[in-house]
Amino acid sequence: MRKRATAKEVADAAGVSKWTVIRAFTEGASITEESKRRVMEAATALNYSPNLLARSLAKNLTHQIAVFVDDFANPQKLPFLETLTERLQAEGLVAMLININTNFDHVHALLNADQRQVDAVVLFGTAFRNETLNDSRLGRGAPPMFVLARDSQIEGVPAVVCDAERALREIVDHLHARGYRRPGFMSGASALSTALKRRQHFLEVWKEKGVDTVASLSAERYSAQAGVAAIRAYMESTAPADRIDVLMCENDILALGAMDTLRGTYGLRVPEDMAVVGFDNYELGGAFAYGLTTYEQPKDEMIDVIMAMITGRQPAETVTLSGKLIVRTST
Amino acid sequence: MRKRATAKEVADAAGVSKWTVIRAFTEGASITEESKRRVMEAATALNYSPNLLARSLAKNLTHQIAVFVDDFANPQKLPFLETLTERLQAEGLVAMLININTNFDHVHALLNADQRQVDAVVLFGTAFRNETLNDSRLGRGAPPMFVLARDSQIEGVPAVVCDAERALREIVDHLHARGYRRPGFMSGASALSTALKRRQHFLEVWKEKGVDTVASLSAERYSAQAGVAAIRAYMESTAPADRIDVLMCENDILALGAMDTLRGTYGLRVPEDMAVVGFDNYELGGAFAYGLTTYEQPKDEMIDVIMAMITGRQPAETVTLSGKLIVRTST
DNA sequence: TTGTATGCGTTATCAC
DNA sequence: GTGATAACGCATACAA
Repeated sequence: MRKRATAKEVADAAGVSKWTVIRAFTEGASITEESKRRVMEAATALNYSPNLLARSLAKNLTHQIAVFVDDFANPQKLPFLETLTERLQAEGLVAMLININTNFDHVHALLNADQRQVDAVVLFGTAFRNETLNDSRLGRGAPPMFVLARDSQIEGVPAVVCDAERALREIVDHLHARGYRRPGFMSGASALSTALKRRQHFLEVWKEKGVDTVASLSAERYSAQAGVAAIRAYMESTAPADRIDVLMCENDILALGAMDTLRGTYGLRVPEDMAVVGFDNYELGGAFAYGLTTYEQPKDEMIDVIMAMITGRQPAETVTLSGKLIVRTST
Repeated sequence: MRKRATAKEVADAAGVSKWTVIRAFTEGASITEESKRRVMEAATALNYSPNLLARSLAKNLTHQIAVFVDDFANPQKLPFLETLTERLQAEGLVAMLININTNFDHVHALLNADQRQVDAVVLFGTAFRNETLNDSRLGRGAPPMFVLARDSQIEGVPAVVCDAERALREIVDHLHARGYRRPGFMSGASALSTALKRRQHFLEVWKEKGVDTVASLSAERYSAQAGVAAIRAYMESTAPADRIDVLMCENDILALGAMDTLRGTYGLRVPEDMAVVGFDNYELGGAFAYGLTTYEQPKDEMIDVIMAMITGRQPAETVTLSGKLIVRTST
């Protein structure tokens, strides 16, 4: 590996001690202008810059935040990641992107993140059960954790979420006002689905309106293909007369797959034959081809809040924010 | 910050020296079964696990790879990131996701990555000019770099790319065979666009076929909205009789935005009135609503190669791989 | 303001 | 096989 200049070398070149070099690179340290100038000169000549690794070890602060993601099929992850990384970097932090999958589960990821001494862990759209924390390999050695964009379900771990109850109430109110009475709900991967509580609130609000029956569709993942498969299974097993008149999907990418299949494979019109609703407000849902009615999560505010918790400006307590209903032509 | 157990503490508890503890956690170190057992026992009791930060400092190896990304609008980034992180983690590496933007340019990012002692930098879909490396703050202190999914343009920095010449030849051959003769090309953000060379080869191959005129459309970014704006500008400034009969877009997300606008805003049929081609094979392009003809990059192979270079199994030399033409209904 | 000693938790190298 | 010493590069506390 290449050799980098060290504070000691700069010190020798500048004719001072290495501690003076450190001071020159420390904000607000007591050092004379003259010393600083000479140090900086030598530093530039030797192309020196402080070793953040050594600093992290000494200060017990890495300024690294692990971000766990287990679902890369949902394009909505991208704008969240963009804003999150940007905000982290603005605070001098950096994101370690951890892919949670069958070869690298939460226990491995947490153990690894902890060994790397990350300052915090953001569970972005993913989480695990309380028991996972009791895994023998983990002990109590977990860094501060925060759940983003889903419920926590982990004791003592706060979450920053969009208010699902309010969101689903707005959606169902809208659907009911439009005259739909035979709703169906398509959920995605089961683990996440229950945590989002979208289905639960969907059922509740319909019930309040006197509609007790909600058809249940389930996709295996959160991808367009999974949405296609789920709507196919439903259509093949349901007689036309028994079909729902509005389908709510747990997120936009499922909804786009479903809507596409309804029109392309079954020749249905949306919304005349069946209305479709999504969740997330993914850019393409707004395209002419879809005109998907959806619900937008308050991304920027959510990330504001989680940043405030990470940096300690705000207490680590679950925060629920309100989003916005986006009505388009699919309903 | 919480206190973690150290090797010294485990050593005291186990009645050995701290070096024996280290050995117990070192693969293939010479240590007796008995010692190892006692150490492991104490380690479990104290919930000890090695501090990777200290290890990195001592070994001058962080097992961290910085991944630079400057375009989060293209959903195609997601599957690449998924595979890349998965492959990195399989090798014991981890990705530092760096968002390159106006507040955090390449120089800042490189400096930061270098200070954090990353083992390598992957420029994913982004790069900079040779001169950037000569920035005074940088010097020659840059870690090994690799460019993924675009040309390098940086001296000594290898790239792993999809063969643009071959790709565009296949595409134009296909379009020509279908009878199109008035092509247009929509490019995205200029910096990246020239590096991809898609436009260049598009023009060349048409020229070979005797078509010298290719209309030029340019989007400001790689997003559906930018595609919408670009096709609008073209349509508003071009008389119907002068219009192209086929539009090639630099990537799928631009193509989807453009196709959507052609149909929704201008009532054109695709491909009858104007055919559309994209690049990337983004999942939704294959939806019934679009049926976008496109070109698939060999994602897995590209990442295989870049992993081999990062780990040193393969020399750091530019590699060009072939992708696959996907013909659908939009042409 | 500046220099000294010590510590952060590990690894490498050498005696024993 | 095990323990000891030095080193990784910087930070903190204290002395000068």
